[in-house]
Amino acid sequence: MTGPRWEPRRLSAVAVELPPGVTPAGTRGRILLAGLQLFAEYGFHGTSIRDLATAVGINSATLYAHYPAKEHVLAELVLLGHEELHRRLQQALVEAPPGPAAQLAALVRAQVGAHADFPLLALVANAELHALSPERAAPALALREQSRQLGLRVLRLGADRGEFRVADPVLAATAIGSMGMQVAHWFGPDQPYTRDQVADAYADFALQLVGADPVQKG
Amino acid sequence: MTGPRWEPRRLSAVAVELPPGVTPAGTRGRILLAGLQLFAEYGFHGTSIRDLATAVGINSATLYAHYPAKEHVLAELVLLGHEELHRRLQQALVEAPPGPAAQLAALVRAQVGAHADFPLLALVANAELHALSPERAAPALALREQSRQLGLRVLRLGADRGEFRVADPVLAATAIGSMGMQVAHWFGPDQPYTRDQVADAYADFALQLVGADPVQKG
DNA sequence: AGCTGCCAACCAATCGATTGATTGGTCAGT
DNA sequence: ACTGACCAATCAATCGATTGGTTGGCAGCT
Repeated sequence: MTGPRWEPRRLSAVAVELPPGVTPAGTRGRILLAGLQLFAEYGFHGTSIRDLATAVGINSATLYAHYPAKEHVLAELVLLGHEELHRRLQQALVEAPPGPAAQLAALVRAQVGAHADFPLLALVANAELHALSPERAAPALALREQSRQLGLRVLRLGADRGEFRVADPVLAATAIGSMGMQVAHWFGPDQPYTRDQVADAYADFALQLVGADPVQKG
Repeated sequence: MTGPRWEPRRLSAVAVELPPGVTPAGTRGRILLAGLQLFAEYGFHGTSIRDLATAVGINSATLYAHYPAKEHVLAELVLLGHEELHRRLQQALVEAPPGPAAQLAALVRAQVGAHADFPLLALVANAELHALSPERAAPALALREQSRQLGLRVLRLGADRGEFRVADPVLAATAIGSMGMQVAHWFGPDQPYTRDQVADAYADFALQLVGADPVQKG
């Protein structure tokens, strides 16, 4: 499509930005940011290379001087999103106080924080991954599985120690992960919550869900 | 695209079906079912009318004898999905034992059940709604808001009565709704859970999340 | 200063293929 | 003869991608 079909309604109020230090320099970075916005709003197949080029302010041919194909722009965004989340989860585990409860709270805060800080990136990484060919989706899927295992290990540890009262850690991990994932779909500066308020609330939800005693916030 | 880009990986093991009594008779119904499968796997913009016609086994021109445009096929699916969920939520509330805890459990069981019984429909209704024009998305969005209010009222009632220990019912309703919504993305016959096991587990999760005492299953 | 070589960035024009949609018409069942 | 279902052929428009070529700035040398 040449122009936007209609006014953005999916994520209009959210800033178009990537995590610090990962935006490529020059035009390549601007293409990535424009792709972030358009893919989030209209989807990968709903965005043409002319839409993308127009948003960047360049000719569509110039795109191919920076990316070999439209799909590679999406692939980079999807990978960046999964890398950012996994990095934050790992760091949260490292910095967390010992014990499954504190670790679970730290993981949930990190996940919610990542999706609240960069909702566009989280949305594209999750909702548009299916548009990638299997070989280009594989790295992100591998990262996603690793992130899932981080949460699952903490839940199993808590269950084994008797600190969590949860019958099925796999289902609990899925449910908790689902809560945080959806944050990217609704959180924004127009909401009456700060990112920390949502992160703390969701961490409490997760602890309650697994039947743990509340822990102090860090 | 003329043929499938790659083997289905999003929802390959899930049956392509609609709730009883809502499938139109004849070719119109077959178009709807084919759209359900293709839109779920490849997205609305990732599915051409030729893909759709080929899956039905008819010529692409014949589609226009049944639907005025490709978008109307999606619009009907999206509306069907939201109607089915809302209908089940209402019925669950009617049939539930009195009291906020039992009502919350019933709502969650109904939501999870709907998304587990018809994951393709739930996926299309939620993930492809953004591809609809505002006027055709409006009915589904209105239904979604009504469904949200059903859950919110129960949470507020439980909080007011002191049966739920939840600081922010709005955030809690969002979190609980997010859990169930995501079920459509992973549940299938290949999972080691029945739909009732997941529904019951998620109902318990929701009750734990709001700090309620467990209730007997219905 | 002036010249040369270089390179990232850029674009007009265009490719063949595919898009959503339309026409005029066929065909089986009643 | 009428009707609903269907299709071959085709439309203008747009798709992702490619070509050949231009631009402006900067480093190194004279």
